[in-house]
Amino acid sequence: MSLRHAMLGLLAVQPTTGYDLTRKFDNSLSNAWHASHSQIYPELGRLVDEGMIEVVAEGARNSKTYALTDAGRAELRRWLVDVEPSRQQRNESAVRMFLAPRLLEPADARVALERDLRDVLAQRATLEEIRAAIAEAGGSPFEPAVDLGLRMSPVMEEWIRDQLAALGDES
Amino acid sequence: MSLRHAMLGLLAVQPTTGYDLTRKFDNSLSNAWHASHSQIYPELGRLVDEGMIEVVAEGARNSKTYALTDAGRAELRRWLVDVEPSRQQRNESAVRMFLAPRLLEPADARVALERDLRDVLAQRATLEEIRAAIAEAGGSPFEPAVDLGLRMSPVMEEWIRDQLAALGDES
DNA sequence: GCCATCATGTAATTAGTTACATGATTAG
DNA sequence: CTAATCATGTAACTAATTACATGATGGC
Repeated sequence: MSLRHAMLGLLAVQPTTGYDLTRKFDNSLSNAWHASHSQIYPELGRLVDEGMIEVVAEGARNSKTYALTDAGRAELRRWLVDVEPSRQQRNESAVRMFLAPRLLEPADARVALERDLRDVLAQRATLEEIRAAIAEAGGSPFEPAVDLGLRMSPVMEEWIRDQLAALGDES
Repeated sequence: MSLRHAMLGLLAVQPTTGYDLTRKFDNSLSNAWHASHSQIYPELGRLVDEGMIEVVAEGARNSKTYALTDAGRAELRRWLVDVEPSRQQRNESAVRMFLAPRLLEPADARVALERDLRDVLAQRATLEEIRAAIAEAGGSPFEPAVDLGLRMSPVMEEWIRDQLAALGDES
């Protein structure tokens, strides 16, 4: 269950509301883990019940700011240091990128790969915006996650371009 | 639901048993999607019910070989060409790799990152073995998925080494 | 006053994991 | 003859998605 530990990690960096957690999963953490608000709010409730986090402030619009407790910090450290990581991943884009050139006629494959390429470039642009925003705000501990995504992006781009080139050779 | 389309994709390349599908998810497809046999067998049943695949041979040890039907091929093409891809991904290693250097004391962070590094190198070795086995067997359509993983691996390695170097600077 | 966005939640369904269970075949 | 691997399945549980639902605040 990485959701819980990703949440603990985000809250360890800085006390945050459920709403802001949701945005962080969508922005700086988008390369690593996806989670929607309907998963985040119930998990916040469970973490409170288990004493891992607590409400440290209530603000406008019924917002609640959560922070780690000592138990939460201990659990997070335990997970990072003691637990064997699982290498499993799920990446729908990768499935598509590898099936399209194998299975489709060249014309269809080109359509699919060009869309994948646009996607990769769009995502890179998004990450660069996020990085710029972070830099303007004086840097933040989330920058490295964005950086990792930005390093992966050219590899994906090159891979897709190679597949497109191989299609061209066949026609 | 990418599981279903990944399975259709694998069966489109070559008729296969449930057991062999499971191994392909563990080997050539390990960078893209994870699925265990307890998910694969029920899904095979559903795909048969829906007319997407059919049993084309029964072999030793009660094994059943499945192949795509025309409906299955159409569904696969539809998914690859017409459906907007979802960029969501879940990668536990990435979560750990980005939290460890931000949140742990340098000594703990070094332990966690060095384990991540060993993992990356071990996975690369596995992928290289798979690629060698495929090459020996005269090539296969699954080689590109392995190739994509092998291209990503050095980026991960460099990222971890940079994090370790940054830790060193602080101490 | 109203629209966009902030902000939080729940219900129903589907996807995925872990554990249990069993039998066939082959190599040594 | 027995241990490893091939091969398939189900049951109970947990995680995640999709859809529904509601209210607060600020800017125009």
